[in-house]
Amino acid sequence: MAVTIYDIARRAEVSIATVSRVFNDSPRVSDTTRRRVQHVARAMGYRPHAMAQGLARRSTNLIAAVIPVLTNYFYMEVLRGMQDALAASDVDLIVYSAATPEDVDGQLARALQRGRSEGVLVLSTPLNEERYRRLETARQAVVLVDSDHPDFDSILVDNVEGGIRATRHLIGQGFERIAHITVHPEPPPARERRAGYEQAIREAGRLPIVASSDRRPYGFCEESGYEAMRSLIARPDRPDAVFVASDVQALGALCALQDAGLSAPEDMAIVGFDDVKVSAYARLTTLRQPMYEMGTLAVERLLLRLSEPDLPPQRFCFVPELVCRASSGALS
Amino acid sequence: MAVTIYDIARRAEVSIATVSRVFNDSPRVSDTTRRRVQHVARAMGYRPHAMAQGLARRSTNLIAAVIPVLTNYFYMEVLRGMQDALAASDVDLIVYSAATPEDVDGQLARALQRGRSEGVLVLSTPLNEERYRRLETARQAVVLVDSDHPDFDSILVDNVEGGIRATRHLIGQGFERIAHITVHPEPPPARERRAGYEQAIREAGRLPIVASSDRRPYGFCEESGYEAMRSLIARPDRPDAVFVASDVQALGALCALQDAGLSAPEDMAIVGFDDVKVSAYARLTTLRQPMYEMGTLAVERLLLRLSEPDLPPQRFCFVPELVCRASSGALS
DNA sequence: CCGGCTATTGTAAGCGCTTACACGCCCCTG
DNA sequence: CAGGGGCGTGTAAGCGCTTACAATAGCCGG
Repeated sequence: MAVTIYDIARRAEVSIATVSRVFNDSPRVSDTTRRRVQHVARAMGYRPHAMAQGLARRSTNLIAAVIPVLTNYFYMEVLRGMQDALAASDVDLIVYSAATPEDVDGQLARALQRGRSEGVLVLSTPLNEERYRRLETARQAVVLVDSDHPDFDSILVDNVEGGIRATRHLIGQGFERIAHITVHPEPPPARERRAGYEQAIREAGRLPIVASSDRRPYGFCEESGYEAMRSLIARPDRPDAVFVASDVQALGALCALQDAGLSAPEDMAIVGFDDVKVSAYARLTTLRQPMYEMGTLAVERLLLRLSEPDLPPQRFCFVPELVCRASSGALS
Repeated sequence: MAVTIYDIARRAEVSIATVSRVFNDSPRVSDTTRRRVQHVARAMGYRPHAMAQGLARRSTNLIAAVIPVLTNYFYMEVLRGMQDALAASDVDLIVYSAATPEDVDGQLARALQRGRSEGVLVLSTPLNEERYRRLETARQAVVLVDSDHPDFDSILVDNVEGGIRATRHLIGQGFERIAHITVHPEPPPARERRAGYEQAIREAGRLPIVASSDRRPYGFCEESGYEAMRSLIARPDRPDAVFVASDVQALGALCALQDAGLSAPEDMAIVGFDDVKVSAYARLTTLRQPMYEMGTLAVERLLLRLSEPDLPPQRFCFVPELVCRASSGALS
């Protein structure tokens, strides 16, 4: 059996209350006693029992993150931000990751059902009625990342604006037929990016050209970009530039170009979205989402909400920034 | 306040013991009572209090994973395997990720100190004396991934064999001056891969050429591969092939080649190590580590060890497999 | 020298749950 | 018809910790 405060109390010849006070930094302990207890505790290798503390304090010091498709670089980076924001606090993070977007409900249920955590970070999960109710009744603090809802704190990126900027950049570079590659099951962020694209294209008096590839369950992947690009290449009126809904797709698209004996930006310029790490090495022009910052902000907000539950829900919106690289012809 | 078994007991007119039995699937409850309790519980939205359960059962149903450099694709994939292996059980996973390799000790301490988890998965963390003692005294089940120690379960890849295979492949492709790119703070896996390279090179009666780039704190990154490749390119006796210690470095190396107006495999063939997702799209020949499987196995082993603590420590070793792509000239 | 104040410590009542044990009750056997 | 054995249920004692409250001791001024 592990060492408990009873063991320490006995050895240090004090009561368990005093031992507890020492570990809770209560001022109501004399210095000599404090030192004695600390000494004994160290000698015995005492480690507070998190469950017992949680029960007595009525707080678990645990939060959860529900993440779809863990291997997407975007989530990793967000997760890294979360972890770093948590480093200073003594709150730990349970990660629930869905194998597929459909599984997200299972993981959400799991995270909430357990009743382990006091708060939950929900990533890229648009709230339908059922999810909303689930979150509402769970009585946990909630922060939404990459999706939003008026009743919860939300942290997002202005995808429409991103789409506009990407498209305007290509227009400004002098490209004529600018296409867009989206994903087939089209989640809100993709829809918004497309909306931005279409708006900018129309403003320029042109017609949108949209391609995608049905890639269930999860479209933000290399394969999907590869296939969509192939379909664009095959068109009689082949575009000379394309704005792709995400960097990983753009990487697949670049690969498709190469396989077709074409290259970017000469034969087709490419702009992605996300700015994942490898994009710099693929020379991919893209719109940077502050993934890491979104993660830290999400955690900070959640921690704040834990201490002040009555905070009105707030919406934090980052604006994605254009990162110019060779793939759009911006740099020779 | 949340609903407790007392509330349910009162409403269902039974004792708390019976309520508890219902939720623990004890056979010693009559069907009618069981149904009544379940009905009441559902109506009241009861959710067992994980901390209280943990305390009473003396088990937390939590395990921890200590991960250095979360954003490395390798860990992502391992983590995904872990999550999937956990999906069926009702054990949850706390993730502690280090911002830098040095920080790993802090996270390890944190994971063990908390005393929340009953077991810990330690990734890519060679055990020195201090870490060993820490793990030993923590009385937690331990599984090491990508490092090993005779006293703990270990899951690894035969890096030496991987290095040999990579090198022999390049030799078999007919390349003459085959170099190796390693990382500067050289962790055991990198050392082993280099050892495999050197062994295969010597067997072929040639001299090793090793390059690296000091990239603290963490060498497995694009930058490090980029810089090392530049140094190779600059050599008077420029190699015609290179085995790179990891895929991400290899991607950086490919980029350096390109920037120098060279290309793979014509000017220099490249073989990586890992087989991360984008490698397929970079046409990178590599040695595949079964990352996902390593993750699932690690969790399975940890869960097994939780139920049978006296299992002798075991060492699981995968053999990396060559995946041929264009970068080594294997496919035109 | 006493009442009262402060500083320190102890006592004990939870936190919400599990579970050993006890208790009735019913049915069966001898 | 007594005694034994199941079965279903209740009682109560923890699990290891926090914390309100009580208690004690030492100190002060009056």
